[in-house]
Amino acid sequence: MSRFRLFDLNDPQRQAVTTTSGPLLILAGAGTGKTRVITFRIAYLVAQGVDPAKIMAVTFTNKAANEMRERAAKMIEESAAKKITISTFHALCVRILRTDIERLGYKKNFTIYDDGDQLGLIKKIITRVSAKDEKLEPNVARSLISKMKNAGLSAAEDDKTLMAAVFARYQQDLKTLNAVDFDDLLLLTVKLLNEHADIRERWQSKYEYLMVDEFQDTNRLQLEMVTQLANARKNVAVVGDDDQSIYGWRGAEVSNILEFETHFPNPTVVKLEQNYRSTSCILNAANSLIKNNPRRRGKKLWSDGDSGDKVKIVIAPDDREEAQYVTNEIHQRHTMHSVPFENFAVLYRMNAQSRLIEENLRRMQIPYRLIGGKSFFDRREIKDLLCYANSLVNPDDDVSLLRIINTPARGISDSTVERAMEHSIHKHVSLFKALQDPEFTSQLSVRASTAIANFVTLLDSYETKLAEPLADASKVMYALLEEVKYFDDLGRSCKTQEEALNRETGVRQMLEDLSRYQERFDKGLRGFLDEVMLDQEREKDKEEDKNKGVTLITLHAAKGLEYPHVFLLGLEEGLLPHDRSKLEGTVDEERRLLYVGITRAMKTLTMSHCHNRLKFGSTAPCTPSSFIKEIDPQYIENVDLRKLFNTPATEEAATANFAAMRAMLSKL
DNA sequence: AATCGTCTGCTTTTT
DNA sequence: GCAGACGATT
Repeated sequence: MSRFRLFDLNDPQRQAVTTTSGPLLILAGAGTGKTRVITFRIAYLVAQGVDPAKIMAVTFTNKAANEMRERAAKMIEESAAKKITISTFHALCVRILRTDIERLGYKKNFTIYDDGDQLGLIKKIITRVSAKDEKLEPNVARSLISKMKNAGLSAAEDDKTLMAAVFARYQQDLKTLNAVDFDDLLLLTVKLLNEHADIRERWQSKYEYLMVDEFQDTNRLQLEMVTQLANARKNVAVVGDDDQSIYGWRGAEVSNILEFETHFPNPTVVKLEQNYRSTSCILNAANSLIKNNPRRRGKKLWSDGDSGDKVKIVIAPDDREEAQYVTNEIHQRHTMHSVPFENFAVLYRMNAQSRLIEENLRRMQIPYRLIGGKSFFDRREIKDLLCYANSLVNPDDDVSLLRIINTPARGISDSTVERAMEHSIHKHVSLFKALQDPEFTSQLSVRASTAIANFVTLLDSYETKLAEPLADASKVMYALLEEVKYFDDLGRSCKTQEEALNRETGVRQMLEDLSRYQERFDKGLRGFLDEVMLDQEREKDKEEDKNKGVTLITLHAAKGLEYPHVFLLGLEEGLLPHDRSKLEGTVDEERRLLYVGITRAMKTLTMSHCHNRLKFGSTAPCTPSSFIKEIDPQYIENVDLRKLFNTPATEEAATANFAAMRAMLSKL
């Protein structure tokens, strides 16, 4: 009945699959069949007679969760597959909090704030609490708040800095807004499980076997959550690779995997080192680089396949030529060896680096897909729609309400809103309640107060419609947008007809998604909003599938992916490793980032660096990345584009050379 | 309320 | 060198 065979696995893989009791650390190198092991392990547990409802697998991304679900479903009975919990950390937290958050004094209909909402709130708080001469960058404050939350710290009462005041105020405001940010999802869940033994025991007894993917990316709170969820039997299997830990700046703690033993004593440790992805030249290059990192478990990838071509390291005169070379190379290999465009990927440290490549690809009419950049969900009209929805579901959410209170313009002026905010603060009620308070509205002009009354009635009536037993949320939302003439307003505020149409389709798409969501699940608008906040990838993915071609992607985003032919740009001191990493003492992480990049390549890998690069508008000389000389030269083939064309030094190049020399001398 | 001009300040972004 | 934010202008 089981559709899997243990002898399809190599020895370490098999050991990882069949070790089911006690803590288990699976060190899974790049391309060593990690997902395969996880899905086999799930299937094995079920085949051993474990109740599938007692199995939980946690991942970081929805993509990973979906993939795992699909692959597991192929190996076991459908009915069993459905009972397994496969979820992201954050989605799991939402599930726990939607049931029990009241114990922490929040309401169950809390709103989830994304980074944008968070930043908006922080900005407001800064202007409110700071004195005239005080300055605080909202973005700095946000990342500091996030770091503190992840470290498990709350605002110290004796700390009189502006930052501490903002932090304290922020957390307090979130609570009155009945909102939580992404960090809170983890923080509050951990708090809940810590402080309430009955809830903790309930969740502990629900699951007997835990699995955590990408364990090197877990932060302090996530580790704590895993510890809490693991019951006395400690059947916790974690999978990860310390060498691919590249999210330290977001709070990930490599120590979670490096010191796994201190958190879960006497684990079984399995190393997966046989790589099924890359040629051995590529693997050896990667190995020689990563062994320069001090704190690591130690692992050496090997392959019994071809050694393949040497890794090319190309030096280009400048970034224009670098881009030119890469696109030419892609074009040539495509036409001469009929390599499909989707077999190529261009990897880089910073999003800005994609521009030149894009220009070249467009000029040569090569299709490409750019991964990352601005999110669909940051688009104005999508935000508006979501805020309308949020306001209906959680009227206490002032941030959402503020966004739509006068969008489209309905005669509620900034000053009126300002006064309403003051009133709400003074009275300790939400903005929406303030708008309904006769004590407030009576001080307003007739015009302003009727505008407000109309707005309140509007929201109230749609809230009622939504609450009807058979309500179709997407129809209700659509009717609301129609009533406020949202699309007309959109048309007016757009420069071109095309832009307006584009934005309108965005909204309609979202509403269609909502309608489909309702058909599939029976969870209503609230559930849909959760899903949207926690899975902002979906829309983009769909669009990406449409236009296949060369992939342009940052090193970070490339983790977990693979491509037959990889180009890795900008191996220059200052870019990779990035200047800031030296300041912050995180060069090791930059090395891992390059390691991740190298191990994405299956057949060929070309890395490049420039002699000069356009930086902040002006050309600056570049020195090759110090990582280059760490790679064992026997796996490298050097290509110097300057020598290749044997171009006599132009005056421009000579000047640049001179500049480079001067720059080097000044450093001495 | 919208638009224009000036200033600033530059990674990475699973949820 | 350019985007995004903010303030002054109509």
